[in-house]
Amino acid sequence: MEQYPHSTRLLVAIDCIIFGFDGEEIKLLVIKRNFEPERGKWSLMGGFVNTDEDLEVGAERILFELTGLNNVYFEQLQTFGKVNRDPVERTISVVFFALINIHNHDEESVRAHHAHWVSLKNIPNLIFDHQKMVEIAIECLRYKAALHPIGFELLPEKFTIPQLHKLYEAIYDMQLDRRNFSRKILSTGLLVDTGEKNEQSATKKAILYCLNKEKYEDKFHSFWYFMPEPSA
Amino acid sequence: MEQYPHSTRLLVAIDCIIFGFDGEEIKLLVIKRNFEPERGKWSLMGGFVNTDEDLEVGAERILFELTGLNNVYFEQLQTFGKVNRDPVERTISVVFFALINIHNHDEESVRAHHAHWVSLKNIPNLIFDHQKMVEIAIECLRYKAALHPIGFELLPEKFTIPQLHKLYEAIYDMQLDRRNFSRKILSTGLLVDTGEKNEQSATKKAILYCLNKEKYEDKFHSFWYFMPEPSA
DNA sequence: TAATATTGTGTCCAAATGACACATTCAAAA
DNA sequence: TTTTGAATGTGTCATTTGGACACAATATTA
Repeated sequence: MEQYPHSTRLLVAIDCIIFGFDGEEIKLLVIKRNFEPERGKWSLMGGFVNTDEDLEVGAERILFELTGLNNVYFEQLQTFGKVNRDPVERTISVVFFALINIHNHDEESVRAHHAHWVSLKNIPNLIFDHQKMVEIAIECLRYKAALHPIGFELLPEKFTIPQLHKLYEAIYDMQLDRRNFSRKILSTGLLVDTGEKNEQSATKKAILYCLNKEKYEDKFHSFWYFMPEPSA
Repeated sequence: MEQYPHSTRLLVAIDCIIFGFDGEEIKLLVIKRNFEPERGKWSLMGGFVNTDEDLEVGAERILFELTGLNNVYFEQLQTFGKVNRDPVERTISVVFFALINIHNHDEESVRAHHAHWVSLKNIPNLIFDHQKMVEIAIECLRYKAALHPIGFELLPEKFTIPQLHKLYEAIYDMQLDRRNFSRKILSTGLLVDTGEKNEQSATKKAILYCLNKEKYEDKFHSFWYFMPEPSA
């Protein structure tokens, strides 16, 4: 089967960065490795690419294995290929990052993998170059969330503006004026008032919104700031 | 040496998307393959990753091989891994995109590789999934150029505002008001008047600017639009 | 009923943006 | 030498957006 004879074949892995939002802060799902090398240490969820499997399919498989979820938002982040990143054997790692609703995952399989949600402000030491991967993923999340409405992937289908506000404050780790934020979000036309209110609240109940699917699709790929809007 | 016994090793290639700007439009550097498969067809410049070589080093090697240039701006774009993307044998391709000053490359080695600069509006059929790679690279260029001052990588060290203006019009394939553009660019403080003028011009000679290196480094990573500037 | 925390909406002013006009500079034609 | 035309530099003006901040409405609990 080897038809490019003079080239070396390498191990190709997939690692997944999984973000969730618990209402207060962004969390990262990490596992405790139960295999060598580095057994017992913290790590990202990963696996090797199967021979007959596209990269994205592999990522879906691995995401499903840990969270029990299909159809979650994910995208390719970057590929890590330093020669000695895996001390056992040279391994290229294609890294994906996923955004999930933290309350939807399958607790069973999370327990089975000894996985834990950790705060971004308190990430344990991770094996290999996984620390760097997470750093880059956070940067990417901030980057994309500023330009595209991906934040919603971290919230339940119905959500309030205060929830959204806390989410963005968590993503950027900074305070955002509540009133200006509200005005800006509403002006996008992405939010639809469901007529319901958040009954959980102990004080004034906030309006529950859902996404305007159409505008969401539209805006997803065109959220420029530098270039003038393609108005006409 | 194979210490993860049950996993398959795959070929890992690197492909390079090389953009240049000829003063009128953005061009892509493609080669005519002189090896099988698909000999004689148009393709991106690429190669296989060497066993002892980081991905970025491999990209630099391949960029140098074709252009004779070192220290050019490049970054990882994405990794393509569809099972059948290479009909000969499954090959993962890590794609990089580079921005170079079109007048600086080594004409010798470009000729030796049967390489040509083609207009983005007239890209020939490319092998495998290279077409898709280019599409994504153009999107990425537009994305990044809107947020970070990377356009300058395509221009000579000294350049005029009209040149810059034409560059951005070319990147986005749209008309931009000359006067508003000028105001906006100048307001960034990135441009330094060299005191010289463009002697080439047949009409009024435009001021030659160069980059303010310090501000360039600063602004490079912080060009947000959604989030308020970290003012204090 | 009052106190408290949270949520929704608005105002104000400064800064940025899009649309557009005019004066200046240079080479080549008249 | 003067005129012409194309390209360049700078400015104006009305509108929109953005940041800072105030106040009223809602719901629970004391």
